[in-house]
Amino acid sequence: MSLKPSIPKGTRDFSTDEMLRREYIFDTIKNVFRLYGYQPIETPAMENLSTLLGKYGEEGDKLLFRILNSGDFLSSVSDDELGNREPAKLSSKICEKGLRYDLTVPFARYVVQHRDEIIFPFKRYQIQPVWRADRPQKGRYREFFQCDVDVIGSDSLLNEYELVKIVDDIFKRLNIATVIKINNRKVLSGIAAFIGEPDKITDITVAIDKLDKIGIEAVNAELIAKGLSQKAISKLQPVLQLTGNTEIKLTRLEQLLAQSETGLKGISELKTLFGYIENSSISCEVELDLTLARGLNYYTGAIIEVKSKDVSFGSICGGGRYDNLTGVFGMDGVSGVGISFGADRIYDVLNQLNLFSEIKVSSTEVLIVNFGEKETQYALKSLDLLRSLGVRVELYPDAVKLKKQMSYADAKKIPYILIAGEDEIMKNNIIFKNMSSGEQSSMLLADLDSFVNNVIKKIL
RNA sequence: GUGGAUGUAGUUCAGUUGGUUAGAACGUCGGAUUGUGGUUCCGAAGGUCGCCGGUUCGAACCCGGUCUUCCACCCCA
Repeated sequence: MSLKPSIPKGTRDFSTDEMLRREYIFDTIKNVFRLYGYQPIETPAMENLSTLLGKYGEEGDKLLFRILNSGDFLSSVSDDELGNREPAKLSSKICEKGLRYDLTVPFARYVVQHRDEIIFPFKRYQIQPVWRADRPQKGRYREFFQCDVDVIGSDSLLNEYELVKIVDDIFKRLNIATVIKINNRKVLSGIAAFIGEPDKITDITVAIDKLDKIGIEAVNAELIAKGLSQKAISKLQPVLQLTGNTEIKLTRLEQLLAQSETGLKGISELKTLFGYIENSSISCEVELDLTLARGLNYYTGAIIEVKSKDVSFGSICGGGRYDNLTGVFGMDGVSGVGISFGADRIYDVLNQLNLFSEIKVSSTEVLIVNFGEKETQYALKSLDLLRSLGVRVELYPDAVKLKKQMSYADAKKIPYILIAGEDEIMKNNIIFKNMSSGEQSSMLLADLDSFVNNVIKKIL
């Protein structure tokens, strides 16, 4: 009896073709990160649950994959506790590790743990998978790759500006048209204070985040359901209905939030950031979006989200500033800002827009035909020579029918084959065959390198 | 987590009101062609009908459960 092979829900295998395309995305992103002076780190797939819990809000805690303790994981659980069937309590007793949910929190932990070795401001990038026990959907996986860049140990808004430039640069290289949406948590706090419901900031932001989607009526209804007073809601209306360009919106908002110190701070940050952006060459659209909220708990300043203009599902990139994330690990006064690229969603966007066809996929360039033991000895010379010339070449491992070996080259889209059989050995020759034209050139083995340099290299 | 749909060869899909031996195309393998691929022609292999249980003389088809994938919500990359 054989098991039907399968992989867990929401996870994927990547084929060779997919991997070549994914590597193209990773390489593009990595090159830009390096260009801006960021350096790589990696952290473990699993973290202690104490590191992860409470950083992503209630919803986030539920979505953490927990790792069952090894050995007798029930040793510290009493029969009563088992009988009570309270998953939350029980899991804290039988699990002490979890899979990372994002790269930002492990990074904050890393910074605190290695603060003596780190040179601040610390600019790092990190490209690794993360796991969420979400229900899978289009563009939503349980295992997916994030590509994070963060600067920690600097308050300067130049960092936010640089992130916007990085986003612009990467998507320009990938040929994806995007909109960068920017908001500021301080402004959102200011709004919550202004309408007299400072504690309800999360409910308010979550509700107004949906403004585009469900309309103003439904948003108001949701706010009532969340327990906001009628007065607060009516005070909120002018904020929701702000129109005009960024400058007009910010000026209006400044008047409305005149009483809130935090709100004004947020507005001045936004003004500075947009000032930088206006004076630079940025090709994608950048807009102020007051309805942008972002659920992650730890953001305190700028928040950024990037959407594809042509394909609609969630965002392909998101981030923001967090002032206190290292504080929970015992290191205060260190502010960070960062952004995360969703490689899997970027892949889906490129795929849907058919942008992969233009990418040169690099695979084997020459296949050497295998005719048997004696011929292989002869062919190995060409194999070594071609590789030393930097040509990607492989020798077919078995001496099967020529027809089969050619079909293999065909299926793998290998543009050239090298034939060296009995006849060629006698004349000290080899045959180079162009698979798309069918044209064959016969030459002395000694002339192979000049043929490759003068003819083949110019075509490949 | 809530609600809805889905599952049949490797892949994409047919399959009549429940009725003998579940089909096609593409792909795979073999041959026509023992040293020349893509095209063509001929042939073959490949299925516990997602899984478990129930109803029935009889189930791919009806019922229950379960898992997968997809969609909406929640949330998010």
